[in-house]
Amino acid sequence: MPELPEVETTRLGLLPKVQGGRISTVTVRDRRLRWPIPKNLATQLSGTTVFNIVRRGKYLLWDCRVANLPNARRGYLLSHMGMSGSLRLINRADAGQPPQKHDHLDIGFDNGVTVRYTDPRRFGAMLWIAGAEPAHPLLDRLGPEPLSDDFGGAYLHGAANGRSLSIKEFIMTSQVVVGVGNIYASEALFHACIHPKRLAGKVSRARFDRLAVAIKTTLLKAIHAGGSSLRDYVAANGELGYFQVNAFVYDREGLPCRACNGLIRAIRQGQRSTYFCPQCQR
DNA sequence: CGAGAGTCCTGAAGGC
DNA sequence: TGCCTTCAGGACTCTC
Repeated sequence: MPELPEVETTRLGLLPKVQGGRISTVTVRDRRLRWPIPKNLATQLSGTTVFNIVRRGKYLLWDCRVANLPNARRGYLLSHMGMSGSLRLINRADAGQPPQKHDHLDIGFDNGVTVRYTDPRRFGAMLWIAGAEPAHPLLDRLGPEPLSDDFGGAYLHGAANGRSLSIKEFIMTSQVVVGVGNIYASEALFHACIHPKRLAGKVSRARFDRLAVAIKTTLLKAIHAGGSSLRDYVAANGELGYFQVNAFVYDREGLPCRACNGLIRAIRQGQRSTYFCPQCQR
């Protein structure tokens, strides 16, 4: 279940192995993802060199060019891992093994590296953006990156003006800020001591300052935890990240709060589970 | 425009 | 043991 830290960890794990690499083979086994994998994806990718992979929210943009010339063929692979997707490196030996049920896409490089996309629930995406600019409707209305300097209490306070949805749903809206999923939303609100049902438009500037810091800190901690297990990620299964991070509230209904010993509660907000400490969060 | 519900999908977990 | 139902998740898309 990749959230922003898992996507960033994936990017950091892939980049050293594929940057500068030339794509030689693209194997599509099942086009059915969130949107179908375009029929021309293999043709477009084949023969290109991956110059870079950048992250925007939970999307990865693979900068693919045939040559470093102004008018050379160029485009971007736009990938998203949905909730059950993983991109992982497999070696030559494993690439020869029969693919598993949900191994939908392989990208093979000249240097022997293969990147395999696996996604049991098929909520992910693999799309092609032609041209020199990574422009796509899916990216048009995204809010700021939570780890950028653009993102802080002042921004959140302004964006929340007049909004009547809950603070938890507010920070999970990608037009407000990208990359804050269900788990980290609960965790960040706990660290900022804000009750998840409080209305976004009624949260004070001072509390938004604390919330912005909590979001940044929570995400950075998870990225660092993921980074520490990059070796495992490269080696095998691609599962890492917040599983190794001790949650303070998420999935801890009925367990004692790590701060006050009170009991963690679970509620539903917008068809999503929310966990919080009624004593610590007001 | 905003808010809220519906939707895609599979596998795990729980009930009987 | 083996159905059946429910739930989980990201985030787009539809309805009001």
